[in-house]
Amino acid sequence: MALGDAILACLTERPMTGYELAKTFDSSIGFFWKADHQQIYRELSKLRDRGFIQGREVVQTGKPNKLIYTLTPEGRTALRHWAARPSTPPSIKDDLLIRLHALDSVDIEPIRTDLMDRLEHHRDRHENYERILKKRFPDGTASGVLDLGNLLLLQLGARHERMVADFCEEALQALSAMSGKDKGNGTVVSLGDGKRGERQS
Amino acid sequence: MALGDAILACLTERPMTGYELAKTFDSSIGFFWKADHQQIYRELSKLRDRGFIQGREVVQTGKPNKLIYTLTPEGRTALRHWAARPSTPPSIKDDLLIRLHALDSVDIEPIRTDLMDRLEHHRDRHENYERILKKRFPDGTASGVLDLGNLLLLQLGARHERMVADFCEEALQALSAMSGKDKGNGTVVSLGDGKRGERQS
DNA sequence: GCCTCATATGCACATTGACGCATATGCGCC
DNA sequence: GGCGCATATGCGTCAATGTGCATATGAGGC
Repeated sequence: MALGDAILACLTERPMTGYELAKTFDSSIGFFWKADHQQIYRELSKLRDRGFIQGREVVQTGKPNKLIYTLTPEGRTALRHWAARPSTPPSIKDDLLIRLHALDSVDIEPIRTDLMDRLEHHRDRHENYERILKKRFPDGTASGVLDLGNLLLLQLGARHERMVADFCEEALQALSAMSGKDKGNGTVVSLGDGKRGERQS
Repeated sequence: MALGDAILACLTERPMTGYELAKTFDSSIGFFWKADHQQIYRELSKLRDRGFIQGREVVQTGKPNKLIYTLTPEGRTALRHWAARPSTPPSIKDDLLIRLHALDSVDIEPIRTDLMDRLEHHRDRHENYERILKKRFPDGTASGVLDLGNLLLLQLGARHERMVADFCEEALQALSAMSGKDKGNGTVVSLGDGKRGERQS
């Protein structure tokens, strides 16, 4: 239950409501781990049932009552035990890569536009990381252990996005060079190798 | 159903049995997309039901009969239509990052050994990619569209692994420097900030 | 003789994730 | 007055994924 542990990790910073957690998973931690509010509320119920977190209800008028969740000592222990276990190296699981793997059986034009969209997307994220880095760590060093973790996180994110952006750029160049070599025209072509008879619809 | 499309992409190369696909997902494509044989057999049944692939049974003695799957024209069309849709940028989802995010609430020693294991793991994979690249693309260029896709795939994989390996190395250095600054000794310490009373078990 | 490995396929169950929908209300905009 | 937005929580369903177990047998090692 990695999402559960991610929530516990977030709650080490400060107590939060499900709503705040959902916002957190839409920015900072969410750059690495996506989760919508439904998933978070479901996970919070489970964590509460297991005694890892405690909800304190805050009565509000006009809005539904808040439930501010705090880590219990059991929750802290659970997080520490989880963190002591070796991590599992994830696989990349980017479906763009599947498209590239079957590059000769698909249309290149959509791939090209996809690569351009992705280039923009990863560049935006890269700039975002760099901006936060400059703001939070102007001299590039961390003062404490908590800061160190976040600095490392941001650095990894920045590097990752830059690498993927560079990749998209080079892939686009290679694709242009290749289609120029193969076909010599700019029309939308099915890059089949001629052995099969179907055309794109 | 991204796994289904990954299988279709694999079958564009050549017809395969579920067993062979499982082995493929344990090497080439499997570097990017993990799937065990149960997942693959289940997905194959679905693809067959939808008419995207066709199974030809090969009777064997001593072993269970083979089912060699071939892409149907419908399957090719489905793959091409899927590939024409924009890809969804995945999030990193590495639980090592969650550990780093809560670095001040967990024990650093396990994190350190984890980072060392991961460093070795990513270095191995990087070497593996570089080896395949040298063997398949000695001059660093692709001859056709199919080759281009695989070249790009391998290049991305190599870069990714090198980046993560470098990150692990630098994280280890930063962690050493930090623990030296904070504590001045080399014993196993809980990096709590002193506000909480619990120690590691 | 027994154990493990390679070949080859598959079911059942549990967890995780994605997506839509529901509820309740104050605030500002047009 | 109606519309969307922010706040705040949650149910229900289905697809995707992960884990364990089951079957069948020849080949080779201890």
